[in-house]
Amino acid sequence: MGSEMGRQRLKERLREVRTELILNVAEEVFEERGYHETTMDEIAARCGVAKGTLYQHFPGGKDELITALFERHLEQFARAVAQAQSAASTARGRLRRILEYVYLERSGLHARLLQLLTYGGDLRQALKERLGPRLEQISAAIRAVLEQGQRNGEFRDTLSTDLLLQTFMHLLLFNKYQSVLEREQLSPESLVAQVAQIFFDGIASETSGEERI
Amino acid sequence: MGSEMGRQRLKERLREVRTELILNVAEEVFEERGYHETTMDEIAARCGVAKGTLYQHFPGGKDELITALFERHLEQFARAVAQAQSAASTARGRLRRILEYVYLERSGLHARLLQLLTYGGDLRQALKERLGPRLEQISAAIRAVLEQGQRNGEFRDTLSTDLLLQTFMHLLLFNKYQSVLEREQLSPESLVAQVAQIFFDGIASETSGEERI
Amino acid sequence: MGSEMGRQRLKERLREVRTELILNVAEEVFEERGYHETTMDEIAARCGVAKGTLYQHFPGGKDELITALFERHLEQFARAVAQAQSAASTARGRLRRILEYVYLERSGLHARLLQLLTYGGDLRQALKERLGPRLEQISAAIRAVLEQGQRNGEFRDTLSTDLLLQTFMHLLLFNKYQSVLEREQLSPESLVAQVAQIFFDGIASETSGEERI
Amino acid sequence: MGSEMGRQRLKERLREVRTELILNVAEEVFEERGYHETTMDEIAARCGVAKGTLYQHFPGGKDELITALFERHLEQFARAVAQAQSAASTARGRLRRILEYVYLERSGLHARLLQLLTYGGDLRQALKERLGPRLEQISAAIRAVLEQGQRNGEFRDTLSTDLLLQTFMHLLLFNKYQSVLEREQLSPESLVAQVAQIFFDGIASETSGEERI
DNA sequence: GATGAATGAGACTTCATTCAT
DNA sequence: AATGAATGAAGTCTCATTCAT
Repeated sequence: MGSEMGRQRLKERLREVRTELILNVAEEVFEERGYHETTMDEIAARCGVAKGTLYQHFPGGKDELITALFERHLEQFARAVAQAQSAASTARGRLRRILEYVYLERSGLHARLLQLLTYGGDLRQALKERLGPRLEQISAAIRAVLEQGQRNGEFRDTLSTDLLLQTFMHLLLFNKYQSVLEREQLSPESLVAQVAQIFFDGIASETSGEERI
Repeated sequence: MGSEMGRQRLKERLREVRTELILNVAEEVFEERGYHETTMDEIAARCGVAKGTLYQHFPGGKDELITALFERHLEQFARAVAQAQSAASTARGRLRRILEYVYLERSGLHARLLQLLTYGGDLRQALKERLGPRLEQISAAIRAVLEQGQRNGEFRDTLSTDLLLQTFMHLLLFNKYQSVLEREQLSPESLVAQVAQIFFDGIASETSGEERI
Repeated sequence: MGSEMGRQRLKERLREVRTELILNVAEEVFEERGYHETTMDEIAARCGVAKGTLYQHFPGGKDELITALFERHLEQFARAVAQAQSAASTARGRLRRILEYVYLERSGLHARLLQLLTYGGDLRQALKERLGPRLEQISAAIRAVLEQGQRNGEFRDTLSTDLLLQTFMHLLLFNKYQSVLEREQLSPESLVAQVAQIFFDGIASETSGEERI
Repeated sequence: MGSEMGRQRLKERLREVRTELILNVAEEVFEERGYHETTMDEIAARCGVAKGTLYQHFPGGKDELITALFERHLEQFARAVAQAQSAASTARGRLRRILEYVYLERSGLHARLLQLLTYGGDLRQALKERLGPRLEQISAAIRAVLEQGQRNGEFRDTLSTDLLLQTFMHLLLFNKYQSVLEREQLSPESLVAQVAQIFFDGIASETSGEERI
């Protein structure tokens, strides 16, 4: 009796694990190859399961797979944003936490994934519809931080908040920075520090800034 | 006599025009759909020519087409960089000219095209080999401007020049700013002005900056 | 328990049968039309399967298909040569067995297939690389028979052994003899007898020739 | 006036020369590549004329080109057969002349060309219809020589004349003998001598064989 | 008559998805 | 639920032939 339910449980658990596995492998392959160059065959092979299995876990196929990936990713990011809120009190501090999360914890992953959006078919539309609202929420949270910063004098209030938001979001996609990391001897920590400094303070020297007046 | 040569000329000219047409249409479609979603069929249809014609003008097919596109684009950009050099004397002025070129003259085109690089197959490799050297030249020119600025005190010399370079190059890819243009009433001119300000001076308010010291 | 493995077996068996079917149909079509005039579409249609199925069984496509065909054919021929070795003790007897195999058992098939080699592209090169060594082995075996015949006085030793070998191999390609079969009332048996007589009485030494009487 | 006609003549002559040139080049390419791998583009390029010109000289295109080639070739061969008739009085002598023509004068050319027949489409049918009658005539002439030989005791009359004919014709296709030429140090002259010996001593009657001594 | 750009039918191949076992 | 063979739509590219100049 209990073994019946236990077996049931076990099966469910097994299924979840497998779903997770597929998702992880898929993420890996999508990042390596991009959306189009990734084949269901390769995902299945790397998972060590049959192709049909992928469709049992993700009936929507390739598109559902990548959508699920974005969803998962977005939730992680949302958590990071929420944590940043409570971990710092200044707008600058909060933004910095977010930057650190992206650059240190997920490094290139974040960017590569978002760039998959650039594949331009119906999927992009579908993704926007499905993930758009959630992305809006998160954007709104970050936007609120920026606004707060502008109101309390941390940031210039002469700049469009939307522009700030977009600039900040773009910083998160800087996967190209990887090459800087490689070329120079720049630790990820000092990379994020310099990026943050440019964003917050600009590249102009203090003196030059005054001369400009 | 002259008619013979004239006819010859005419044919040559006609061919060039056709090549140009194909290139323009291809650029349009690639931008709209991205590399993979673009089919030779669609390019041909929009050109109003047969599929085979595309291969007469670009025997290498899709790959040669996009490579030619990048090449053309890169040369235009190179010219803009050269003009910026002579049009301004300060590093800041020069960079600003380049920004203006990308934002005002070619708007989103530039970015979309460069993003095609993200399609992740062998082509990316081929493109790098073919266009890499030229891109290096242009990068070097911009890097020189940044270095000059750091030496003459316009820019902080505590920041890695490579990082500055990459950050600047990334600004050029900000096709997402288009959405800002749409949402707010922001003229392209004021957009580039604000972007430049963020890059040069950061988002921190003056006072906040001083407080930080 | 057993059913699990049984099902597995069944599937495997089914696949092998299908592979065999494709191979057989392909041989038929290649013989009828030659390499270039044969389309994957036709093979698929005659097999009653979808085009894609062909590629599942022969991922290398048309080339792999024909290579497999040659390979299979070569192995059959190799077996016939080996059997000839043990079935007769004189060189003449052995060669005759080989002739009989080609003329009676496989009739025109053999020749048509080998003639496919004449299609002159990269495939010929690829085939040579892949099948060349095996063909060398078989040739060497036949050559040994000829040499033996020359040494023990069955055949003239004033003739180049290589020339004998090539002449013999060419006899195997005589698909044109089919038309003799059709025009005259000549049974395959008497055809092979006459062909053998032409060949042997040509290469037989005088003494051997007299002994024969 | 005369210049008018002279110019006319010149033009005609020029056209004939060009036709000849195309034919020669086409033969070269067909031999090198085989029928299918040969493109009209390559023929035109090697001729130094435009593709359209080929169609002006051979409106039937590729097929007419290869048909003309066979035709030309067949006429040459017919001449050689006729010459052989008058140059020798014994059947053996006549056949030997023909062999020499093929092996020494045209070497591999002959065979490669005939093998093009193996390409198996509608063309083969068309070729047969167009060239068949002529080929029949030539075959008949050679057949007559063989029959004569059989009647006058030079050749065994127990063998089917048709079979002799086909065997002889096949000797003419021995392009593979080229490899013997290469591997061993065998002059073309001694090659044809040995081939003839294999053929004749096989078909020669005992008495004829003895007379030969 | 020569030219060569344009044409478009047709070949090969890939791969997401389905479905019988 | 897992499997993997089968499917077939869709895409890229080739090349014989046509035709306006």
